[in-house]
Amino acid sequence: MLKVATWNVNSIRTRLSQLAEWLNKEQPDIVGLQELKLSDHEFPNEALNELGYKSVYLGQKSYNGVAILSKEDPKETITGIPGFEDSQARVIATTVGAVRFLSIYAPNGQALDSDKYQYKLEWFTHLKNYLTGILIEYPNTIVVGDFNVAPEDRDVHNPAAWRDSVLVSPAERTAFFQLLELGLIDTFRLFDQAHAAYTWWDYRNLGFERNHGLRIDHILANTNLALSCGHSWVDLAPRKNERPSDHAPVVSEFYI
DNA sequence: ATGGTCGGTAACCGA
Repeated sequence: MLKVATWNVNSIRTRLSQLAEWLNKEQPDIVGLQELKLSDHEFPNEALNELGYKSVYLGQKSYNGVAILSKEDPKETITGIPGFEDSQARVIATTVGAVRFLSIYAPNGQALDSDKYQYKLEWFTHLKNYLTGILIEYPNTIVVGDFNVAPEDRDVHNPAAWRDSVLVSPAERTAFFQLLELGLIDTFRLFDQAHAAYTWWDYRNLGFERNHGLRIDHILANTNLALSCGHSWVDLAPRKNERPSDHAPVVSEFYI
């Protein structure tokens, strides 16, 4: 059994005790983290080692930042998207056992008329090209993270209100589905799920209490590996903590 | 702090 997870922690410094508690309880084998919001030299490597996890990470002061934690030693780590110069820390890849594993943090995009939205779409094009090669090279690939895209209207609490806004716009959804067309599967949707299952809720306006959320954090697996996926779920418990991240973890289990 | 709440930063920006 291989248990993998993704969690946008929204500052690993602020969330470290919650992360530690969650790792101890859930014991995932591999975890992708996003929005570390600190520099590499501030990463809590020792604290995670004491919890039984090796780490690889690409930090950035204040913004972004991605990591992969694993019980087994990670090997052949690559940070960023090769060939794409980007000052923002959004992609890390490593090999754990037989699996090539990526933790990604897609740009938010801010608004459809923003330069950041154009950057988001360009970033997805570079990610797609990068993943094309990875899926040829590695027989087992898992791509997790905060994609900042709710793929379908059922992934949005109020599709009419969100229509044509960032995170749900047609161009963003097309960019997401182009990743799936490479041969990746959204493992969460392999299984029956509760109605209104989301992974992110705005801190404002009692978003979580009202379940005004979006499903924007995903665990994708290549087709062959997805055949061995036994279950996938959103773990709501950490979102109920005091001072929570605005995202909940997503977990998938593979029988390999 | 041009709505609401957080995070990091120390300028309000980003989400």
